[in-house]
Amino acid sequence: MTTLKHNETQHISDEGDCALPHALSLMGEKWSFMILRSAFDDVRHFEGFLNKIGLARNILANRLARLTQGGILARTPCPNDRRKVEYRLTQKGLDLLPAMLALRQWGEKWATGIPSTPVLVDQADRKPIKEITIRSHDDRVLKWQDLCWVDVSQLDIDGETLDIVDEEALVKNIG
Amino acid sequence: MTTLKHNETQHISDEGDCALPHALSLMGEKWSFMILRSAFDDVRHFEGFLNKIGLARNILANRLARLTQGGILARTPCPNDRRKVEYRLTQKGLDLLPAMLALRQWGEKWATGIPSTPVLVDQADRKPIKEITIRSHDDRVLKWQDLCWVDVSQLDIDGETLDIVDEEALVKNIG
DNA sequence: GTTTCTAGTTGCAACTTAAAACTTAATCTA
DNA sequence: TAGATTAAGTTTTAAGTTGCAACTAGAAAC
Repeated sequence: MTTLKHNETQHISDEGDCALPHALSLMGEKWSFMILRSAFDDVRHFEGFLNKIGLARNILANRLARLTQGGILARTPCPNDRRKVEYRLTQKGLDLLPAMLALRQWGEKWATGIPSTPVLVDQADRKPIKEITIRSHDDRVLKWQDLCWVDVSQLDIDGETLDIVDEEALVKNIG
Repeated sequence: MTTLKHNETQHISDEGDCALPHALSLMGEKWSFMILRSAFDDVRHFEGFLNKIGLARNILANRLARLTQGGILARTPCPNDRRKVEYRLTQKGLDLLPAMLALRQWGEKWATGIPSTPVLVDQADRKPIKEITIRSHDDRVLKWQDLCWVDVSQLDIDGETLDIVDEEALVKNIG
């Protein structure tokens, strides 16, 4: 079932305490996001992905196996036609939607300039979703210049400002 | 300056009207997001990236060149020490922050389980940012089950519901 | 003026990808 | 029910990419 053995090239690995490398070990591979997008577009079968994305069969087989192993897709043989196999997004996979949309919106803004079609709309009122943004605890939209990195151990718990001796030092050498 | 010529392998390309392939042609490469993260962490020099990320020199040189060409980083020789070169995030690069954070948060939730350190906080009140979410036009948090795809041409403009003959057909075969 | 430092480049072996042909099992079709 | 077809892979092989280690070139330090 697994066509190629997994990557013997250098891994993006768990250096420091950042979850990004971990996320990228699955989603940072070429085609992973494209497969994900198709899955969100209700593509479920091998040939469907193949036609939609246009990658080599062996690579697709390998990626589907990895995404399945990684818990992003669930693989089930179809009960009514035993030749077919269904790949469906798990909750873990569904939870990648904000990341995928943020990336797509970025592409729209900076690369194509053209609004992508189709767009995601709120089922309730059929109005398009907003741009994905970073929000403060009280829901203000924050930009990079409004933010700074702080070590977890130095976090201001539930609103009380801690007496930190060298607060400046905390914003350096982030992980 | 460009160590390897760009990708002769199959490109993730502009199939349909979706900006995701375009975004991935730059950011879908191995290490791109790791380099971006380091840049957000104020790493600016070649050796800095090398130490922080732990990838091969030639690959780093190639990626920095591609990210520079792609307008995500700006490359400037240092005026005070002409041996050094500074790589800084452009606005285009800074705009990838939501995507990067969404990915990192997903990794935290599903892969490591451990909150990453350091965290981004609002400079104003030093409270951590919220989870990145999808928002409706009126700022409600939306999940996948609240959403559907609609073709751009069929969009309900400024609140009036259009008389669409076959509305069902629109949610199929999304791009 | 020699050493060191920074940002690369080069060469090569190991690995991955892409394309096309092949396989295996299940289902139509006549 | 034999033969064609479909779905989901696997195999083969060439071409492209990566990783490592050693090398280079220009600027600064000593």
